[in-house]
Amino acid sequence: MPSSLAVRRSKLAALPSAIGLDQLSDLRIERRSETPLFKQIAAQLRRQIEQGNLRLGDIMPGERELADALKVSRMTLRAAIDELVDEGLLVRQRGRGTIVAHVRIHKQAQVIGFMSFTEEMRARGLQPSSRVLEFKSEIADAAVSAQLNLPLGAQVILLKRVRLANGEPMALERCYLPYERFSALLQSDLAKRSLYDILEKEFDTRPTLCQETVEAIALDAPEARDLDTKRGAPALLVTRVTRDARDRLIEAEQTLYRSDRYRMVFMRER
Amino acid sequence: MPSSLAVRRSKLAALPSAIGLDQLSDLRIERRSETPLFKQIAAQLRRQIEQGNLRLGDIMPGERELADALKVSRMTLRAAIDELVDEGLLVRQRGRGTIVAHVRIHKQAQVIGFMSFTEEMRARGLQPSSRVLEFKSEIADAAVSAQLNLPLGAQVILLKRVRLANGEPMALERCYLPYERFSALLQSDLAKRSLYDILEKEFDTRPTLCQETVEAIALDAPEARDLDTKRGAPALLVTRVTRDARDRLIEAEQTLYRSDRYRMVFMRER
DNA sequence: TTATACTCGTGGTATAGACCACTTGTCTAA
DNA sequence: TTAGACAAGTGGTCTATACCACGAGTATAA
Repeated sequence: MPSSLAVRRSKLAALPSAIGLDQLSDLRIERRSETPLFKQIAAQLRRQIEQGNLRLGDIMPGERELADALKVSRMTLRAAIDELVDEGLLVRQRGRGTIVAHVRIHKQAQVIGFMSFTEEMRARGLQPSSRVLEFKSEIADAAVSAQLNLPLGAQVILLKRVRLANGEPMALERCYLPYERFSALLQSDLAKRSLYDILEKEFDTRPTLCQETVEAIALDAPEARDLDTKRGAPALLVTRVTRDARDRLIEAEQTLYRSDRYRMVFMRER
Repeated sequence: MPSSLAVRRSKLAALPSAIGLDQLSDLRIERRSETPLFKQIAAQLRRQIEQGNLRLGDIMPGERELADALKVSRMTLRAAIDELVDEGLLVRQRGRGTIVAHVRIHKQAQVIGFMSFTEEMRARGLQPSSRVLEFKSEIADAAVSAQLNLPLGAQVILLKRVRLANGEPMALERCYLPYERFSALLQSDLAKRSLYDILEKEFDTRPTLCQETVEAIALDAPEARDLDTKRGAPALLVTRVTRDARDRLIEAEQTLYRSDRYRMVFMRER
């Protein structure tokens, strides 16, 4: 529980402890390496936190000082720290210093995960199914090719399905995958099997990270027909770009959820 | 509609179109402003996308060119673009250019963690403000008292506000707090100050954990009026229950976001 | 016609230095 | 003892410059 952590700290650690450079001695960076300096430094600092050399509440050496020690410019060091700040491991405080904010948490403990439609419906005790509307390859438009980081004019597989729960239309999903890597997918029967399942079993890849955007829209006539509801009815539009564990882009997905049957829930902390 | 956009564009725009500087003429930045240059630029570019000057698939002017035009250094311009890339609005492609990957919407939520409206707008370089519609104590209805875990018939403070960004209505917020603990709040002036700020400074409590649900709805007439839009327009309804570090319930909040001005973005992993 | 090499423009990384806003601790004067 | 001024140190922003790796055309050679 993060709550207990916060409480504990307020009692025991009235004073934050500044970390000296000597306590971080084993920072080594490879000038000739292919991986950028700031990535190397970020990785090193991450490791220091994981290994416990840097602990919750510790104040990092100043940016100038640390940059000098590493023999990089302050801007480069800042780029490295930026990464850890984005990850929530460090917190910057102007005039004060940069402070270790979190011990490294396992990914499982991350508050929000994501699931495929199939997984999600099963988790809710509903019977998922699909009606495939389109399943073919086509030339990606500019947006999709940009999202999947494909060259212009590249082919993608389009999978357009109505997703049903207990036989009732719940969502309309358009899913785009790079043709080059997944062309064999076109042989599969997607009416029953989960896409994520096929990707895992037959392509040995698994969506691990995604960026999602959520917005509200009003359905147009064809969309409303597919979802068996009225034109102009509100719906959640979720746009998702997923990557696998090696950070390769897997799919871009746009899903319209009927607002009377679906809502999103998550926990967030700060 | 974003859904049809992708489809529509795939017919129209096989080739991406490079955007000339002249098409972005009204980029104005205030050198003397308090908000950092890169935040201003990010906000301007966001607006260009939202207004349709930059469209899905368009290739942005090169970083050097654009930086020159804005009379800022390339590094500063890059910091601005970084923001939009993080939000998923733009995609960088080395050797090719920076491409508009997502259209339509502008302001959006934080990746992970959560923020008050005030914090969120400031983070985007927008000026947040409020118009208080109601601020009083009342008997909680069943839903609210359940969310706050209060006995039936308990008193709560209701704060109903229109939230504005740069003077434009963005959201309609109803916020409920237990009267017993926060009755002193009724003396405060909430037109300018952030609620979270008051809670932290004067009640020594800080929302740390929240549960959120997100759904799409159509605005009814009074809501539409408050938000200065049309009845039936789609909106995101975000219901949030927050707790402090000691896991005590602080507030229940229902916020309606205009869908043409707001979307949420997050990263999820599993 | 086809393949190859080259060039140019793009974003990616890195540098050294500058000034600002903020916090904290210290020193000084009341 | 206390209140206030001050100095030093921190992160925040910005500049001007440099070189690299990659993509996409173009010119050239086969």
